[in-house]
Amino acid sequence: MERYNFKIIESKWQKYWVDKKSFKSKIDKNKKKFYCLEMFPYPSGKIHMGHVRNYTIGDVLSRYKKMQGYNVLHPMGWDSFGMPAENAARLNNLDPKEWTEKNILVMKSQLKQLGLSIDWDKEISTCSPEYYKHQQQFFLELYDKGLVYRKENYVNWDPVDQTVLANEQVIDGKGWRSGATVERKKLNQWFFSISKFSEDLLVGLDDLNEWPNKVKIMQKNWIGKSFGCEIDFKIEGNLPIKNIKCFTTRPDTLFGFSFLAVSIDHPLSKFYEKDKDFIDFKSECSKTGTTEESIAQAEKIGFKTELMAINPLDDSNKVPVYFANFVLMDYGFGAVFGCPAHDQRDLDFAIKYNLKVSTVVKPEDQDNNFKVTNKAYTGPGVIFNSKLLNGLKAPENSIIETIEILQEKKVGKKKINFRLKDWGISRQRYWGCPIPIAYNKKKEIIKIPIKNLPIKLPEKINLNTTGNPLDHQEKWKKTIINGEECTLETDTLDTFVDSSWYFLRFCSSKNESYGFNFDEVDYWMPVDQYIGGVEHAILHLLYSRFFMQAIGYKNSKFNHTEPFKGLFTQGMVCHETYKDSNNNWLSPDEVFSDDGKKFYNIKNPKEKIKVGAIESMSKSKKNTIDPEDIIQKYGADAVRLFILSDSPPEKDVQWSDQGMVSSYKFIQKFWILHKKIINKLSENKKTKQIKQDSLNRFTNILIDKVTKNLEKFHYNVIVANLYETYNFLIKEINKDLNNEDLLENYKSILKVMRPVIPHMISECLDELNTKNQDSWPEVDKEYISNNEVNVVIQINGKKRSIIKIQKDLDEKTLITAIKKDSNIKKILENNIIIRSIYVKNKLINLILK
RNA sequence: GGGCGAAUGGCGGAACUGGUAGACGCGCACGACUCAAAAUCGUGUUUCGCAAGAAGUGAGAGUUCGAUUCUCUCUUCGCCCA
Repeated sequence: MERYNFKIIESKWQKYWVDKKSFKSKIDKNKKKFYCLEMFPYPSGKIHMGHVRNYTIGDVLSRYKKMQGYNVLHPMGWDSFGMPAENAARLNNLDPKEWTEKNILVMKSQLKQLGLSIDWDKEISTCSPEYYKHQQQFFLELYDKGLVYRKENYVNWDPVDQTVLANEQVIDGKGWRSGATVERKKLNQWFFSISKFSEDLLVGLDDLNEWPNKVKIMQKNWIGKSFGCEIDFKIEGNLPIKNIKCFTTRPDTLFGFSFLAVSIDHPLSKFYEKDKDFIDFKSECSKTGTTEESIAQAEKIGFKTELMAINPLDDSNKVPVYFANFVLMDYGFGAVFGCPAHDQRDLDFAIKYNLKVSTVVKPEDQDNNFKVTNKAYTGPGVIFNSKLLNGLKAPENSIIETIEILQEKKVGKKKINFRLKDWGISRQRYWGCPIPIAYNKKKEIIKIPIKNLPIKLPEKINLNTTGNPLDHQEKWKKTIINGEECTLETDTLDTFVDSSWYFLRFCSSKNESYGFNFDEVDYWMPVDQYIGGVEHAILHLLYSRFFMQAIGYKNSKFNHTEPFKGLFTQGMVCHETYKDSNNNWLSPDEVFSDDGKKFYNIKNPKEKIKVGAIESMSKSKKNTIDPEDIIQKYGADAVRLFILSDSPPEKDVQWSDQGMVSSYKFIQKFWILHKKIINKLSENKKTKQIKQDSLNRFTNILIDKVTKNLEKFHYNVIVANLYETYNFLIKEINKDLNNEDLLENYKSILKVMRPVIPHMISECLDELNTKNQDSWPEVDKEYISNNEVNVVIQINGKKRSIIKIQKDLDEKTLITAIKKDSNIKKILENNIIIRSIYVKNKLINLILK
């Protein structure tokens, strides 16, 4: 019998799908649409197993939905701006554009080998001017709507490389490349007013019921809505400053305050600009990074002023005012009051500067002698030592009542605060979308007219400069707008901007006049199923949600608010790690093993290899498997089958060579089975034919199971269902079967298998002259329910026997029948049944005395 | 420190809404084919026990006729935030 040649069959069908334009998507208002989108890749060079997993999951879903009759949009593109291109280009003296375009070609051909049902006519690349010119227009629209502004802000500054670092490039407070201690530096930067939409972005989460709860919670925490109050403190001292406003979530602990701390950027600081000690203090603070984490970990330090703050509810209660490194200017008002007894950070500060610690909340079961010493008490309790606030229950009513008191005395008011800060979009890099802004000689901001877009990046420039290479492009920077000589902005946009609207572009990717066509967006949006890694759970998804809000803001033509109706976050692909005796990482093909336990170096078979933890595949640990090699060796269907088989898609999966081989064997085995069935169908014509209910039953149960598992993303279980199918059929075909029965059932079985292994199944269906492969089989309920059922017999809750009975048998008749069962008879002999619980067609539990 | 989640054979994992725990795959063992090996096919495979049977889903309690599933406490691990 001929072996299954995946190379021939797979390329045949891939060509067929291209020739027939099988995956081309077009608006059809008579059909229900389904927009399936996987996170588009960064063109780093080659696809990796994570891509294979991501795109296989999406492809199975797209193909299934298409077979169900949906009009499916399943596009692909390239997130092609970003630092790796710039770094690679600088290292090898290349042009980022050429490097990127070459990678795209390679990766596109690799993706095509997987047999993905992608409409390649919709392909986009964010680094192409055809894409980013629309992005520049969006920037200007947002600017006109007041959603873009420029302000001075702190950045992570690498003093050696003279460059701005992203937070993830700061490792343990040091620059990732130079190793220099990162400093905080103020730069003029562009911002999107995402915080204006804090409430909408928070409330919108409630309607996203097809999102993982985990992701919604992460976004909720990130937005960080807190309910509290602003308090106005009177200030005593010899400076012309009379009040400082603070934000707090715990106004009820006001009587426990022992200092007032303000940010070094607080307006108060202008009175200390010439104070040498203050300047020293400030430079000490600037050594801490800008992330919340680094600030939280840094030692709490303060600078004492001669000012005193007065408790607005008690004039006699005065405390010193400090500048402190842990207070951030962009949270609240850049000022907090310190209550050491009930906040650990404040307590650390108070101990360091020897400040008073007054306890004002005690647990219910404690008396007035309760005292905090070195651990802050943050739990619930009763307010005491607080004059007019005494006796209030904390935190339930103490916070609200304190706010009411403060409001009455006009020294404070209720306030909602958000943790979400505006989105800094300036990057001092070359390989990104240029910001369509220029500055005239008076340094005023001049918008680039729409007709002048795109502002294209200069090509083939010297990247080996300090700071931003665009700063050195004197010729490029010069421009004339409305007859006025101007200089172009040299910052480029954060690449998260590129990916914040690409799903809109896919709806009408060739539209020239605008970023998208409103009719097409109205038809396709929102994305019905978005699939990608959980690492984007916060930023990318939040920014995309913001972008939808921002486009719709003051725009009656655009009525969408949420981009992604359903979200699925897949797990990573992992592999064991290997190290040689010199602690160098080795790749899986540099080691071998006879028993799967002890590993040796291929180059030096006597050298024992240390087997390390199973970690997500990464180039740095060399524990990667190249998808292209695997496809060449086993074929796309086998790879698709394996990548889905071993773990649920939302969890990490471990690469296994044996698992891969068994998937390959399944493909081969199934092909042989297929040929046997074809033979049987032709032989059968001569023999007598009996209708086999077992086959009908199996088929319909299978359709039911696979359909449910597809809807729930239980793709690993679907693979198990396919193996069960093989195990069943290989035995079933030895029976006498009715030809028509066999053919129809087998076709339905094949169709159910098609989304996972489309190449081979398309070939099988084709050999059976199937007219329409794109139809999903319906379940015939008659065959799912059987006339006979197995009922479990339990005695006192323990399984003792199984009995096969007529469906829907009543309890009395069943018990009579049970008494004849040999196993049960013995047990019942000396006992009385005092109770029985009967779950129809499933189980009966007899309780004996 | 806070939040979320997970824990099931030698391994990856399955189990609808509380109702036969271990589907399916890997590995392993034995057998067939073979001079032999690989491949392939067949049988078995939670543990203890010759068996009848008993125990068993991280640990301990609880609810229930019945708990992998629900509740509480604890342990370990993972992720996110700080």
